[in-house]
Amino acid sequence: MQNLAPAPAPATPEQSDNAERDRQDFGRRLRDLRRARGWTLAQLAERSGVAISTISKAERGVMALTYDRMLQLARGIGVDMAEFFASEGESYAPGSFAVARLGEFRRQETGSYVYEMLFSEIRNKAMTPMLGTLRADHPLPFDDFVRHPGQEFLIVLQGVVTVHAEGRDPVTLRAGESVYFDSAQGHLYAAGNGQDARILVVCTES
Amino acid sequence: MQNLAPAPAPATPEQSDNAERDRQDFGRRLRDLRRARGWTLAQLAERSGVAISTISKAERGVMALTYDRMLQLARGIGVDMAEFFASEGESYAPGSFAVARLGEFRRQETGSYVYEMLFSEIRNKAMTPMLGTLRADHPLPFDDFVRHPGQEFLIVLQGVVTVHAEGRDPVTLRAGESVYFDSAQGHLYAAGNGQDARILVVCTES
DNA sequence: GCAGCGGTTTTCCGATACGAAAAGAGCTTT
DNA sequence: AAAGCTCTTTTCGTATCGGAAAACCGCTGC
Repeated sequence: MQNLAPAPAPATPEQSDNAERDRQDFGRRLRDLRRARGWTLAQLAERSGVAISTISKAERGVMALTYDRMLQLARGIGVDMAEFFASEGESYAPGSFAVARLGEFRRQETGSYVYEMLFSEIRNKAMTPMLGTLRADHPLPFDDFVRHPGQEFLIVLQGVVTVHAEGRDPVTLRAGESVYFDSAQGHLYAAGNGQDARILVVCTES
Repeated sequence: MQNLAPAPAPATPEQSDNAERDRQDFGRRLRDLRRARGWTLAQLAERSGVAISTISKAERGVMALTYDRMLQLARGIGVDMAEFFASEGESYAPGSFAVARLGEFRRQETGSYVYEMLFSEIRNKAMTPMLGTLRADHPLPFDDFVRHPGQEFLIVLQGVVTVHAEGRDPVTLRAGESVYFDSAQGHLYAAGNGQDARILVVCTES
């Protein structure tokens, strides 16, 4: 990708510029993580055991932290190291706060299941919440079991829902009742009782 | 968690031992990534632009790399930084499927917020769903903002809820409306409209 | 034997990260 | 407008990192 430089790369001006830009990306992320918690430099310094001046310089990208300090900071903040780099480039923005008003998202339909995927504009969320209606006119919304890696939470808001999971007896849920399961298992929902049902589904991963 | 040491932590012997063990973990991983590609130190040195001696010392954990060198190495190897710290992996039991019936879980109360944590018996879930009621008799359920690492999704099932986030204007939500945010930000909910409100909250991490 | 060779570790200094203390930079109060 | 306060940046001496070269450690062949 970059040079496979036989040249010993003695810190040309452009290279040090690039290095500084990289450090600034890291620094911005560090500052976001700190600010999101409402902490001052001094508070993070105390929690992590890293000097204020060091954190200040790291956040501004004027200094390249060593592994030791990065680890101390990660632990002080309460994230694992991967968090620092989870974002390189684009990802779920720390400090974000989004509101979903009624009917704001595109309605999607598959068979007798009508739903909207909330917050679809946020990239790389940890969770994907969906609000939907199971129409009673079909016994099952899909032909076959659905499977996807991750975990799934479903709660019934209105009506009665029957949850089918591969190799298990169907489970019938009333309003306020919920299921939590490994969504790699085949699964399928249907409205029960001859009435449309409202459900909220939250998935992880995808 | 660790010391909130007023002591300046001047590298006591045990601390440097720990730091070295941590570095060794990192070093093992670096060496694995290199060996997996069948590369020698010299080959990685050429691809990354980092000196052989530096890589050698890093792999053995005798030296803490700076961010700059780590980034060069990651690019030379062809992984992103998160790869270096790729996680310990899942412990959520695959294939699980759990049902929550009404009133099955212990009611918890803090101030004017009454809730039950669903599926609390499942360890290491990716999501923590909670079903709760915000009583209208208090303006705010807690004295201060709540903060915890991870992301949070809240949807109003019944009534009106005002969501306060640190440094933002309060947001008022009606039934069916929701918010999604970085829960490291200070946040707080309250019932609005003089009526009790029912909400569903789903958190990640914690 | 020992010479040659691919690979890794050690040595040794110049470059740079690190932390304590001092200096700024906004604020609110009196 | 000075004093006080909180938070951030700068300064500067020291500890540590970083790289070129030398030393080391199996190997294999002659």
